[in-house]
Amino acid sequence: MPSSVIVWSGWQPLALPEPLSPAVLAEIVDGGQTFRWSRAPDGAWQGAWSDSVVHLKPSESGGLLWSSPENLAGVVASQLPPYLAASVDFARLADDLPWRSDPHLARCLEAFRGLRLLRQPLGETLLGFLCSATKQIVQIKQIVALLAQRHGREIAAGIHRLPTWTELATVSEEQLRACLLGFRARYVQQTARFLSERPGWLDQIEQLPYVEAKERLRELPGVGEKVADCVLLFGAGRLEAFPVDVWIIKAMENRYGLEGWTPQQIARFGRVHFGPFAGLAQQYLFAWERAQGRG
DNA sequence: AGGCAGGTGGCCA
DNA sequence: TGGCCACCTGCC
Repeated sequence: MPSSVIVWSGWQPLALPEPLSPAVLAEIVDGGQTFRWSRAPDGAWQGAWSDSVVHLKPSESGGLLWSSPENLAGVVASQLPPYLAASVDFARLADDLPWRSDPHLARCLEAFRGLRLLRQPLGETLLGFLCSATKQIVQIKQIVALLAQRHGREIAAGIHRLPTWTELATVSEEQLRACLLGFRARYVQQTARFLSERPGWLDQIEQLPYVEAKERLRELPGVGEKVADCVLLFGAGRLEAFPVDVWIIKAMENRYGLEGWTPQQIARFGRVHFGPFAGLAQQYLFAWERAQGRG
């Protein structure tokens, strides 16, 4: 039983292969890869995944400092590095992207140097992106916050984890709609029923090659091309996944002259042009385009 | 105040 | 295969 007040551990360092600016950290945790991060009162980022809750802030040296509720410190110490894919040298992967012959990509890499792709739990990633259809990031965050608060187990005082798919299978469509899901409620409920009847089905996906993994994911109601690619990119470390959303369509029209191309054509262009780490390029293009959109 | 929003699925030619 | 449209409803 969690106590009524959270006692936070002292700040602890976490090393990454390359330094990170505050703005790029913000882009990583609040740029649409994940929907469970927000600012804590002291300005640090507070995030949650699985049974972990953490505060995160940049250190003077360009590394990261983290703190967690005392009772979760052990879990977080072991789960934070894989969540941040801390062993992956994204700078080296970015250097393999075709920036030498692609001036727009080159300026994206420079503007968001240090950008990383998270390695989130697959099931939670799926849930987040099932909620995302024609929603803005702020609204998706509200939805998952409600799902956690109302239907997920408490892991620290007042902080709940997301419900598992088995738990979601017991939640009525009406309750889901009450979490602001709208027509997405049916996707969540049908997917929950599907998965709860097939233990291990989702975990198997992580072992499959990209194309097959994507095919399998698309069997789930509410999972199309875009959501499947997001789940594989942000929840399974498949860097060849190239999600095509409205921002990427804009980027391809404005920066690459691909006007009138269908999402499928753009996806193929992306994988051919950017290569095996196309998903990393996508995240840079996405960050750039959003920054322009905000003015 | 009202249009619009990180898509998907189902229908039609 | 390709294009169109309904689907919910809380924000800016």
